[in-house]
Formats: sequence, structure tokens, C-alpha cells
Amino acid sequence: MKRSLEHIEYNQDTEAMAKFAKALGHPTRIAILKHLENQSCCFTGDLVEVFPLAQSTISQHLKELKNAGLIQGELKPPKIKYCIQRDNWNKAKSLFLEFFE
Amino acid sequence: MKRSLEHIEYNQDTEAMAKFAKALGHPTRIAILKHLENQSCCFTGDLVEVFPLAQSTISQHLKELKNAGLIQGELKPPKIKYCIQRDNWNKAKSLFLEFFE
DNA sequence: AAAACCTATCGTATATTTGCGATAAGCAAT
DNA sequence: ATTGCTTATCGCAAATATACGATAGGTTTT
Repeated sequence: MKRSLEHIEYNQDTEAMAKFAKALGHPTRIAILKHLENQSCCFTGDLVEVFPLAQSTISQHLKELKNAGLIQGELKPPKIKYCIQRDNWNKAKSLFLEFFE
Repeated sequence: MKRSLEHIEYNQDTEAMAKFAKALGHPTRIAILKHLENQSCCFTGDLVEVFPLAQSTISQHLKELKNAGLIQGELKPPKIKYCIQRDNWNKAKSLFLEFFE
């Protein structure tokens, strides 16, 4: 990408919402989050069984959701338990609510 | 992208929401939509003056929003007036509402 | 210490996205 | 018909995203 202009400055809410939206912009990630909502939490392995995707692919999607702040991982040896990150979840929620009015 | 599996089948709502989210996944497009909400409608040229981006770039973002169904263009020669597509907007709204509960 | 299990990361291939300038396309007015 | 105005599209370049297999890293159990 050519970035002649040193990154446009947007409103902070705009940036935050775009970041959340981007993370939600893939059906697999939506599905993962819906799954997490139902189960409240789950392990990577559970998801690998639910979705016909390679373990590395699932892991990558989880990483993106984590980077966006929508989920968080908790070490439960020998597994890792992923849960919704409620603070950011609520933040995203209110951003979308406000956006759509 | 390698697609060994012939495209995973997701729930229709999941697919729809991911499509909307993807369109919202860029700050410029969020900003354009916010602008449209304020003004109710506007022309491509207006946006070119608001954002420090090339006209072709703006046009491309508008195209994506149109493809996602979030806006619609109406010919007002010699200009084109863009407005929010209310039906799909409301659909997106309810999808996100339901998603976040 | 070794084996087994679970998950993350690396390397690779391909597709998509983002952005620009240049050009084309459509319409109005001259 | 030509000009001018507005917007879309094309062609390019660079960055990101998506998916996989292979491998590494960390824990627990043997």
C-alpha cells in the first residue's frame, strides 16, 4: 500500500470501531464468537473439531480476535481457555449501538 | 488463498454479518457513513474535499459500501447522490444488536 | 528423561485490499 | 460537435489477509 500521507487521523471512536469491525469481518471469526457466547468459554481444540479448518488456521483467527481485544486467553494447563473479553465486548457493543442509533 | 475445502458453509446471518462488518472494517468507510448520517446524503465530490484521499480512492470505498448494500447511489446529473440504504442498514443494525445482545 | 498432548509460530503460496495517477464514461451546457 | 464537470474504472505497486503443513514451545504424565 502506498502511504504518501502519513496515515489519516480519524476520530478515536471511528478508529476503534473500524478495528472491531475488521475483526468481525470474517464468517469464521463471527462463528467462533457466537460459539464462545454459547459456551461462555472454550479451548482451541474444541474449535478445531467444530470447524473444518486446520489447527493453525483456527489459532490464527483466535490471535486476531485477541489482538482486537474481543477475546482473552487463560492458561488452564495443558490447555488454553478462551473467553470473551467483556470490557472490550461492551465497548464494541456501545460503539455499534451508537453508530446505528 | 488456498481453498482445498469448497468454501465452508456458515449460517446465513453469520455470512451476512461478516459481510457488513468487513465493509465497516476501515476507518475511512466508517467516517463516510457517519458523514452520510449527518448530511443524510452527499456527493462523491463532497467527500473528496473532506478526506485527504484521491478521488479514485474515495470512489473505491463508495463502491465497497455499495457492494455491501449499506449505501445506494442516485443519479442527479451531473452528480451522483449517495445515501444510506435504509433496508440493509436496519438489517445490519439488527444483526449487530442480536449479536451483542 | 522421555513421551504425549495442546497450542503457537514459521514459512510458503495465493488472494484480497488499499492507494495512486491516468484514463474513460456519462451528462449538461455551450 | 466541443467543452467542461463529475464520477467510475483501469493498471500498477505494495501491504494484508487467508489457509495450509511443518515445526517449535510449553505442560503434564509416564
